[in-house]
Amino acid sequence: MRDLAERVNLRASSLYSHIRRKEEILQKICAEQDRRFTEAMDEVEHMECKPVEKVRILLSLHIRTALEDPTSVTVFSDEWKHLEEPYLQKFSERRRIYEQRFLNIIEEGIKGGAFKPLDANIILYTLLTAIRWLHHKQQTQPALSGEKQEQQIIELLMGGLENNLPKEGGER
Amino acid sequence: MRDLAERVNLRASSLYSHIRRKEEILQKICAEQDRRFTEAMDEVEHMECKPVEKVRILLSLHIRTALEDPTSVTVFSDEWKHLEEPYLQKFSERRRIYEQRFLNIIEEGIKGGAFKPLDANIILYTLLTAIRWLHHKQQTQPALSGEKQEQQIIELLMGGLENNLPKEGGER
DNA sequence: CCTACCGATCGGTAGG
DNA sequence: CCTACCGATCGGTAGG
Repeated sequence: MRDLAERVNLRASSLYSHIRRKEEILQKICAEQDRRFTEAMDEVEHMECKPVEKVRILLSLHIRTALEDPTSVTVFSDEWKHLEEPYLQKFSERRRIYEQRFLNIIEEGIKGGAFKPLDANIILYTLLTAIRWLHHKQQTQPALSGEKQEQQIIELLMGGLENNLPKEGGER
Repeated sequence: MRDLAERVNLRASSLYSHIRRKEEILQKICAEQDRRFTEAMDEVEHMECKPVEKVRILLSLHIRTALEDPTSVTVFSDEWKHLEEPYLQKFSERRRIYEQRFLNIIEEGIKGGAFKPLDANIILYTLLTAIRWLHHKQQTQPALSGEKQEQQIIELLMGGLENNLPKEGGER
């Protein structure tokens, strides 16, 4: 709180005119990011497109959010575990629901033969975790634009996810 | 330190018969993991095999380490940033060297046409970060064996990395 | 390895 | 929004 106060040219105690407790800051950031991703998931679920396109849209959102708001994403990704009860439980549950909805899309893609027949949980966590470096690497100014970075990460991840085999044939 | 002491049935002050400072624990774990990965890199560099095989071996090591020693990997992956100077600088430099050696292998694969022509830094960080969920998800007992998990993650990641286009031809 | 501490720091409050 | 604090906790030491 002392560090935070210094950044806004106040005394630490003065922060408490704006917030009630330190925990409140953590809660607000987590809740806001949760809302952001949940709303996107609502939209994606109602879209009439293939699983491959839905995953692509969700990945794109995660990547763009990490590039645009790295601080909030750091809190949402790494610091949420410091939430106090009962918020920790509530947040974990909301996270679980989001992941389950994402899993459903992945399962749909596997059943339809668009995705490789891998374990959906492994796919989900690998995809979501694969971009966790973005919000940390903001200090070194990027050689590539955010758009290029997004494009390349998606190509790398979707390339591994999509099934290259012919629909009804054997191997090779 | 109080929590740690409780886990080994001691008083916090008694820990200081075994270590000099709290920081020492962090340093030792970071140094040990650094040595482990550096030694593996030494071996891999001297192997006579293609880049695709080298990346596969390194990924396999990272995955197996995360499964076998999740606590150390958590420290090495997430907690190293709390090292004090001058250890923080030293460690960052050793990390940078390891990453550079990994980058060289990736660049070699791109030049040889085995890997997609993406930015090598993006590939490196995406691959290394993609498995960061493994050491956190140890509580839920796994539906899949460690071997199966390793195999599937590697298939997912290498599938996106490898170039599927014919060597000299156009697209499709 | 324990008891008995200590100085520093932390989140937070009282009162203006 | 500030000054002046407070109780709790932290890493660590003295001395046995």
